[in-house]
Amino acid sequence: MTNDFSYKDKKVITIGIVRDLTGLSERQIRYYEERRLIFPERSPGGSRKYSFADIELLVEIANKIEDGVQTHEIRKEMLQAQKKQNQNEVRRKMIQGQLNAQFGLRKGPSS
Amino acid sequence: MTNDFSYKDKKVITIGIVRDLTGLSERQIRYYEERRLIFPERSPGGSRKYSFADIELLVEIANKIEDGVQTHEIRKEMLQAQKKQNQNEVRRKMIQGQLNAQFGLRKGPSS
DNA sequence: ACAATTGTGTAAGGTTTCCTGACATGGTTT
DNA sequence: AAACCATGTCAGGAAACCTTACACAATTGT
Repeated sequence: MTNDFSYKDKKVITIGIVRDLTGLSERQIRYYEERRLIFPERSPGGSRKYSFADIELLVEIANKIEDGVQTHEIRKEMLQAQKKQNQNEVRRKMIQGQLNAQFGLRKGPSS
Repeated sequence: MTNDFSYKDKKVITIGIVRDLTGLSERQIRYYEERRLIFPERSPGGSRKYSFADIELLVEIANKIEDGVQTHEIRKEMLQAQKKQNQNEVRRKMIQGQLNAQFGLRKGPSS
């Protein structure tokens, strides 16, 4: 209802392509996963699958690492950022809920 | 200059994922390529790489085939559609050219 | 100062995924 | 009837991916 979740977030890209697109080594990509900075999905057979969003994230990560930031630190930053993101999400939903309560669409008996 | 060519057109998806996303068999997907309905890129090693746009196209193709249209016919349709598309493109560029000639931005000596 | 951790390379051995080519087949066209 | 269409399937081989392990310089923590 809230989300259009388009191409950008679909996990459909294999690690080789990610390597080519980011310039990182597969080793690095897997290591950042081990440090829980990215979370690819897996194919039934076990192959990693990334999204374009993941790729963008990887580039950001790589930049920070180049600036001497440790994975540990990066992870903290990311959790921080996500927390704020969630807070906004919650506020939005609360407001939406209130609006619905006041003027809300009733659930029609059928489509 | 005209094109933002985003995620949708980047050829980054392997045939297995395309199979899963479309429900077509790999055999079918390769066959439609043989009939020149789709044009994946290749990895250095020879693996096919598709875009989301390709996937959408494949679904359309599959629908037509289900309606009994032959690949040959589908190809004609596609060429037709593309021709019109190109005509529009040309017109657009012509008009743009005229505008530039009249009021045009001159090429500044530097950025 | 020394121990522990970080980030990355590399190699081995194994599994999954993809490739081409070929044969088979039931429906359509011509 | 001969040719073509669309698809399945099988074989053999290559590419891509996986995990585990060892190495090592550089940095961080005690």
